[in-house]
Amino acid sequence: MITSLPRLQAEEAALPDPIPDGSKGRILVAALRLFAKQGFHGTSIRAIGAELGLKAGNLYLYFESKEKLLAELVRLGHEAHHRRLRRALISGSADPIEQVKAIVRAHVRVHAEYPMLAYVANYEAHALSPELIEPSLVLRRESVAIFTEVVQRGIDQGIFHVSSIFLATTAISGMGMRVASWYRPDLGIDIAELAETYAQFAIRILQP
Amino acid sequence: MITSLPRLQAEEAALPDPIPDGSKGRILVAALRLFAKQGFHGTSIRAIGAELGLKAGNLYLYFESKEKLLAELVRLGHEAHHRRLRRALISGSADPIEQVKAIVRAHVRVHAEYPMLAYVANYEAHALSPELIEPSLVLRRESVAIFTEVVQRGIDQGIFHVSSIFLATTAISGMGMRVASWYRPDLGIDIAELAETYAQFAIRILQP
DNA sequence: GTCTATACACAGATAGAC
DNA sequence: GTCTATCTGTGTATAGAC
Repeated sequence: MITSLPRLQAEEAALPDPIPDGSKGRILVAALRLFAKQGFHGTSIRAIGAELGLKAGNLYLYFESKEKLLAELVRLGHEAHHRRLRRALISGSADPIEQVKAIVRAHVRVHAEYPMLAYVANYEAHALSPELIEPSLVLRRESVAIFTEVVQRGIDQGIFHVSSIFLATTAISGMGMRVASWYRPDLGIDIAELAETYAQFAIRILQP
Repeated sequence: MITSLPRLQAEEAALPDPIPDGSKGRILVAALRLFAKQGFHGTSIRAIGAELGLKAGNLYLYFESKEKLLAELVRLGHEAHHRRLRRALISGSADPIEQVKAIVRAHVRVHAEYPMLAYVANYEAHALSPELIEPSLVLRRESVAIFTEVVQRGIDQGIFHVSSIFLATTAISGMGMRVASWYRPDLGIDIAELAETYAQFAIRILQP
């Protein structure tokens, strides 16, 4: 019997390479796990230190504030997401169907491989001041634009048919984002197959 | 230029009828808005009171703790969701296609009409103790079962074709849940049309 | 019903010893 | 590098006056 409603199922805090060396990297990983499971405001500096056997004060040798620590995680998350989308776009074909599939695969993969990072980047960024969130917003706007433009090309070529490009892209990106909440390795679901299935769903939505 | 990454776009805190009379109802609405925008741990009792021109201590005349206040909101959210799904199921036809459409419409509608309530029910419930979350978990398990069974019937009848019923239902429910994050009335999107569009997307996913 | 006052715990952050 | 100690603010919650 489940007796709680966790924000996400993942248990392991994963960061994309290269993880900063030494204590800084270890602090990032510990903070990521706690921020993802309990939220930024629900996590104390003391709790992060305790995960590493450190007292609270030590963390200030590596991060000047708790908020800067969160900002770095949010930035890493948005960078990883944007990098994957970019790579999917440039390595693919000119066919809108293949482009959408490549982008959705990348979108889903990053949410399954780094669920905690995706979760924190998406749902804890609200705790950041405008200056600290701005670099991530730039990446986010571009990621949204990538999705939209690829779908638009398919529409222009008469390959896709949707009543609203906005509703289609929110649906497609939304189902991928949700993966961060439910994915866990022990479900026995291969990430490549998951990504392929969701890419197929996206095409079905766009090309009835 | 956007300078923050809000958890959701909605500005108004809406609760389904009947909203409790008097101060209790007003406290619920104020807490809902703040919990949705800033999170449970990011919201103080003082801040909730300030929204209503009340001092912190007054709230304890209506709720015995901040956690019980959250618990009531989470329960109201799960009840509204479950009630809508149930109603959609019993009022529909026996055709799996019509059943899925009815359930997805209801699912999407409740996320668009009560985005803050849906958001808090889904993403802040982790802050509740096992005893306080349990009533909502019962409803949640049943809502998941409704989705799954309706899709399964369509598969059994040879109407739907998906490689994994789990991946299909997570995709369909996930795109609906995401609506709570982006929907706002001034987008000019009619909720009925939104629900209809997403219901169509669900069918496209299930019936290629 | 609403206030002031307050108890008590814990938060983020800093200073300086070892 | 890690510690103890501490500053200062804020948190939840309660008691009792008006």
